Amino acid sequence: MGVRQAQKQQSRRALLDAGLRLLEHQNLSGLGVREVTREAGMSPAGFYRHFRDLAELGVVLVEESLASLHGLVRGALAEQAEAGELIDRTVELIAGHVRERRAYVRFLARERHGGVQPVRAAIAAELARFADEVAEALGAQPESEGWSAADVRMLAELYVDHMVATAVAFLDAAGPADRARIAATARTQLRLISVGRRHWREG
Amino acid sequence: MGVRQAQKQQSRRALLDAGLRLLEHQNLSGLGVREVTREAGMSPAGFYRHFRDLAELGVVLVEESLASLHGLVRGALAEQAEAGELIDRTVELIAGHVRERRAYVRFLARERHGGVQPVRAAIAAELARFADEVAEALGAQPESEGWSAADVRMLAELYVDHMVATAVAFLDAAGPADRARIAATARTQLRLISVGRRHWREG
DNA sequence: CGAGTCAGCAAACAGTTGTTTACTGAATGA
DNA sequence: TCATTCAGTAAACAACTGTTTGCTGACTCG
Repeated sequence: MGVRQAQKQQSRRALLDAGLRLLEHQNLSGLGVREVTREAGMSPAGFYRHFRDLAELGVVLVEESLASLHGLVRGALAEQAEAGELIDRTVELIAGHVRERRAYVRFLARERHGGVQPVRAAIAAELARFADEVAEALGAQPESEGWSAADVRMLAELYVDHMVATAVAFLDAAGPADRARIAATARTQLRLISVGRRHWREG
Repeated sequence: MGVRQAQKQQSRRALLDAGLRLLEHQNLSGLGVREVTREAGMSPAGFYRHFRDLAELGVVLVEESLASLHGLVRGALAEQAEAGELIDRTVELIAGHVRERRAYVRFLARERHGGVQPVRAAIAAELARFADEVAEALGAQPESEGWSAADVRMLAELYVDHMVATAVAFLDAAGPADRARIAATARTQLRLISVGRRHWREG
């Protein structure tokens, strides 16, 4: 890649980073092109060399947000571990991800039901792919013996919803004690679901 | 209440209704005072006779949104019914509420993690009160024999989170078939949690 | 080297915004 | 009845907004 392209990529990244930084404290629909370019140290017109819209920038941020998560959870689910240990590890994973990628997680939570349709659609699509992956991993586990595909999928959705809720709770945690409490709650809830799953047949 | 006060209340209501109508398709942070007054058929300056801020209007909408829900769920939980029937009734209740109060529910989902701090705080506080109520109702049930208060509270939070997730899913339902699918999923998930609760002690 | 490409800029465009001001006229209550 | 209150108004304010325009100057490549 030539110097030209590299410089362009750098500017593009600066715009994305500026956007993400600003979006930590406000909505995408409340964001302005001028605001982003100002934060990125660029003239307003320059924005249009990279994105048609702020919505387009938003969709790129969605993709970046969820790309890392995919690998993360895929790895966690692939591990063959005892159920209790897996739960602890999963909650720790979520906590770590929120700590390291706080801005991305906040952005996702904000815009999941936000006012910008293309961004909302992108998030919904990614979360659905997510549930697919989880469902596939669950189906491969011995505990899913005798479960219909629909029921496995339902279980996967419950897990994904719970994961999102937990991540959001971590986001708003007040301090270490609060984080510990949230982690404990999440673990207990997962354990409850796990117990229900084990005794599913007996009703 | 005199004619004067009545007219003022009417204008205030017009502003709230206009805001709610506009918020169905956009964020609170993207809303403007002029936009609301235009929709309400009022001059911009008139807004300030009723609210200091758009955030203030938003907080009022939050209170209105959750006021109806409180009575609704309180009634549902008070009923002494068989577990399976209670689940069906609860899901139906949520579906009905989303149908009748669509704009309010959408607003809550949007602003729960939106960019306006006071509104976010108001929603969080109301949802916490909600969880308290649910926890109290759960604690009174015979199935909670031997459960610690913390565990009951954790269960209540799980139910509230699930209720919110279900309501949001109903919001985006494409048609009757989609709604039926969402309802079936929600019921099964609730049943799973219920099974887990029943077999909690045995691990 | 020299012609061409193109990322980023400054300036201008016509709108929009939030908020304050002084006002009007209907409801109020002594 | 008549002075007072006050919800709603029209107008003005400066400060923004998104987007287009023509331009410049550094990179690209034959």
